Amino acid sequence: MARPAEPRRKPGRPKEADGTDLRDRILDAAELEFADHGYNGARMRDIAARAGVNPALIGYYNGSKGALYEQVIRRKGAGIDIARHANLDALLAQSPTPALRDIVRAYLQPQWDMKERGPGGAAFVRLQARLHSEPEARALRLRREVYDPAAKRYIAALAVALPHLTLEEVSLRMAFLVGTYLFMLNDLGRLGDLTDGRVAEVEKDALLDHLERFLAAGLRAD
Amino acid sequence: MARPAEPRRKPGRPKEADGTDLRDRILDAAELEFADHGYNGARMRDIAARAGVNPALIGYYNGSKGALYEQVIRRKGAGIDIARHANLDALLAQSPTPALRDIVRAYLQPQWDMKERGPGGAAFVRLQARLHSEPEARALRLRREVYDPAAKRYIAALAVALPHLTLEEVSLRMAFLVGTYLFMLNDLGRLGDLTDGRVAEVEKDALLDHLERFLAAGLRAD
DNA sequence: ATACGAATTACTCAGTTGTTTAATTTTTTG
DNA sequence: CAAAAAATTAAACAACTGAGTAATTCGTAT
Repeated sequence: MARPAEPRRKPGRPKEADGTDLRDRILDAAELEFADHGYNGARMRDIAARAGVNPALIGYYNGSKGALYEQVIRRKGAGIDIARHANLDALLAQSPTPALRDIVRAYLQPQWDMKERGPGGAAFVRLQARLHSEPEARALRLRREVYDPAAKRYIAALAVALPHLTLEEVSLRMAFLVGTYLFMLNDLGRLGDLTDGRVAEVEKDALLDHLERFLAAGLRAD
Repeated sequence: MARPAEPRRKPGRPKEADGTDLRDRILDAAELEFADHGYNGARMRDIAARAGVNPALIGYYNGSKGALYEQVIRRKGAGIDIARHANLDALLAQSPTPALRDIVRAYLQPQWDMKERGPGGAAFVRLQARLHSEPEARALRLRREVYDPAAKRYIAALAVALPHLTLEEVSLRMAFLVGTYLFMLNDLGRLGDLTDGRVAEVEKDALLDHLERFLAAGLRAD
């Protein structure tokens, strides 16, 4: 009965001998479950089962389902946001007018790295794609909070590299860019269907290269 | 008790005096509900309430929730597929080697028209965006069934217009195209967030024009 | 050891889900 | 008009949902 009203999130020391905090293990499991079934399709019991944990422990460590979802999104979303800011900073440090292609790469690279970083990273990419097609209020708020700040800086950088476009046009094309890479990252495994497996042959590094060429040319159009 | 085991879908004549078949009214309501909340988030009771009918009538006319979902997707998906085929046929009738921009327009136009055709059309566009980010087996199968046939024809047409690209590259860029327009159609209303409302000022016709220029340039890249 | 608080468990709870049933009304048919 | 079929309704079903509770175990500092 002595459970704290707001169960403490980070107790004095890690509770697990192997160093994996139970709270993080639950977040990992939730990430997979949310990615596979979406917010509404995910079951708290299944998340607990994936984490190998008693269902009540989710509430104990991570709060309600909604709170759990937000933690999952913010955890890796923040990493992507930081990397994007850092990449752009590095670019602007070299030159006040970076090349278009470099700006595009700076924005895409963090997502790409995450996708390569094991099944958890791939799951988060799928989760993001879902997040961007859900009109619910929570998804909308999270998107704005996590992704908009970096996006605005990149729009400004693109506007410098594309002086023939108005700011409205640059903003619009930035949205095109986001749609393209999200769709591709999410759909990569299934792209083969449309092409009878031909795309699968292309190597992953070459794939990012293709995407960058496509986007750079599109951004530069007219 | 004399209800048919397989309730007949289209009885002799329309049951409603005003001509609106009850089965279609349920499909309309389901379309809105699925678009707003996704498959898992949609509630059969809410669909019934939207249609103004008894919940049991959904099962009577349209079967289970899964069957209802497939009917919603197929109903308008088939229309888009037909329009895309017809547009491409018309183009190829004029010239065996249509201009790139015309191919792009032929593919996008049906979606655009649907979006403009009232709230039901806009809802279906949102529904499609969701369909393309759901990894569940049903969504995957529906996507292939409804959208792949036309896409394959357009890939072939694009390959002719882009002789400097391999077929694998054309297939990949076609996937980029799909991602871009789906994301934009779905996100249009919310695009303003990213741009402080600047995009909203752009008129809708001009928007399709921008998208076509972006995509045509991207497809032509290198 | 013992006492104390945190960690974990099994269990319960009220509400909701999709679906079905049996009864009733409406429509069509003979 | 009467009988049969179809359409519609209210109610109930069993399964599942997220969340909460009280009890128990565990680790540690006294």
